[in-house]
Amino acid sequence: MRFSKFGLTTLRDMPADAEIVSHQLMLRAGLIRRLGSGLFTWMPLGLRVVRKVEAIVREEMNRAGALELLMPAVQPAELWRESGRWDKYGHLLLRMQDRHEREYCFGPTHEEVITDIARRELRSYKQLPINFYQIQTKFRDEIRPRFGVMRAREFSMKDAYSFHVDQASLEEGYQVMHEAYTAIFQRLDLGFRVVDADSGEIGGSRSQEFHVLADSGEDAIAWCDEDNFASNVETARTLQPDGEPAKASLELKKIDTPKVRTITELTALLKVGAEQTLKTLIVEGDNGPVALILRGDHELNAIKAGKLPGVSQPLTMADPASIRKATGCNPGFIGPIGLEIPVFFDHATRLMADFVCGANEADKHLTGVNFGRDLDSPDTVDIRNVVAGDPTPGGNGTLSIARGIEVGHIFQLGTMYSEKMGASIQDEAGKNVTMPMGCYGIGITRIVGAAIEQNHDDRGIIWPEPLTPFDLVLIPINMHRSDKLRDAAETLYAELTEAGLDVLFDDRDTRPGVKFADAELIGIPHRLVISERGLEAGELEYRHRRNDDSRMMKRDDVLNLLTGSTLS
RNA sequence: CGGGGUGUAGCUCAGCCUGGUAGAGCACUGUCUUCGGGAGGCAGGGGCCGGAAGUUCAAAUCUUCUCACCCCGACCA
Repeated sequence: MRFSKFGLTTLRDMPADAEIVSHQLMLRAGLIRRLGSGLFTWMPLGLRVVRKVEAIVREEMNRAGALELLMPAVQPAELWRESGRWDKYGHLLLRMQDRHEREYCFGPTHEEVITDIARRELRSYKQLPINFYQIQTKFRDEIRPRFGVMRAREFSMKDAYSFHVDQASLEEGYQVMHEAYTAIFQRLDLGFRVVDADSGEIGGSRSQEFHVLADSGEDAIAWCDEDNFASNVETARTLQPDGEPAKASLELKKIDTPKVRTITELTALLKVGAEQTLKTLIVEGDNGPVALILRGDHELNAIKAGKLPGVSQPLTMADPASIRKATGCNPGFIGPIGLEIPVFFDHATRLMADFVCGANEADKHLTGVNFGRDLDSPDTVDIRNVVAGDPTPGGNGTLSIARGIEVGHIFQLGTMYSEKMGASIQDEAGKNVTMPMGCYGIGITRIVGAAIEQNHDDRGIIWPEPLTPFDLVLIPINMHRSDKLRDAAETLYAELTEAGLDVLFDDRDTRPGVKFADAELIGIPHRLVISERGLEAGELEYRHRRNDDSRMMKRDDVLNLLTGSTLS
């Protein structure tokens, strides 16, 4: 491709409303342009990368025996009513009507459609297991689209759905997808980690996420190599600590703490660590408010807490009015002593002694509080997020926390859709069975953003070779003033292309510095400079995007190097 | 949804407070010089100042309404 014919405009200034590097670089390098909130056009350069991702995903899915199909992006409401999600899916669902006022949605996912296909097409266990996939545009009306292509509303996703005779077959199919996904992310050359994930409202089902590791990731991952453990912090369990609390050494005292409403303010006033305090959160329950009690420095885990008996799901914080009604005082001064509502203590509170908590009285806190003496030692539950240093659930190591971008999710759905929508087949015994299902997603466009988050420097993108829009960029120096150089450059361009390389030939009549800067911004891994001075010596200048220095090479050596490295 | 902010040239922004009829840098066109790390000169093209209504002799500027976009929050006890 000739740069002059590629319609590429790079931006020197950073676009004002891009917060994270990948978004900034994608705009500056001309990969994408924004159309509206959470809506992006993939420009020719960016689309090349998308196509690379798609190709790898397709190859590995096909290799794993999955069958590609393409379902409509627009789906009739009736299907969603059948599954019960028309009302449940909420605001994420973009709803619309046609001229007859029939209702539709723009598909955020395709379980309903595929289950409809399955119940029509599949009759016999002999057709199973079967795995259908597609690469489709989805729309989810995110509360707050941001981070460019990473949390867009319209995006491209590979989604696959498998159907089985029984649970054993589902587990096998799931394992096959686990392996296919691992192969995909390895081939994409991205640093990633597989973690256990929340299985949502369908209990017992297995679910794992694939995360590209990056500091800007929206998800926190807890992991421990010694214990071979990795989980989204949403689901990582905490253990009840062994041992007994330390002996009480302080008197119980009620102190004035006017206007102290947060743990931060409390610790600043009392000069104690947050781990010496208790915080009491009031959430909505099935029969009125429920209190959840955590150590001051810990965070509530809404998913775990939502599963407690009597607690409303999804977890909802009680409003101030009902808190006052239930506890007799305002948020900020609530504590466990004398509370009349159901109370759950987190495991980590069990060993606390001489701690601080709210007094259930305006502008007062209690200090020197101890279990056994001032209140009963509680049974404790797991309701907080794990933190770095916590023991692993297996108990053989300690957890580290990393940040990741969720790019893949595999899930044993079970029969929740096939049951509701009547997708069944006859088994070997001639008996009707509802098919257990699996579903498996990969965020195609999100991967592009994630790859940049993981691979860039202050000059621009550094494409992993499997994703790069061009294998190499060919930069002639002052070609427009030397016919000899022009001929040599044109010949070389033809040769490289002939050798099967995807070459970006920067034939623009512009200064070398501009070409270098653009080449680095758009992140092409290999750079070849051809100049008069090198021409005389019969040499070309080669440099890799990750290296700061270049070397002079003979044309044949360059060809060998490049064809070798792209084949490997 | 709540709070905050911003809409002026393709991009980044100034001008607005204190109304007088629109600017800079980058990008773009032509031209000359320059030519191995985002060159310089000269000459150009491009904006009904997000939209509507109002105040005024006069509105990018003041007022009201509206639309769009962005940020923060929705773990706070």
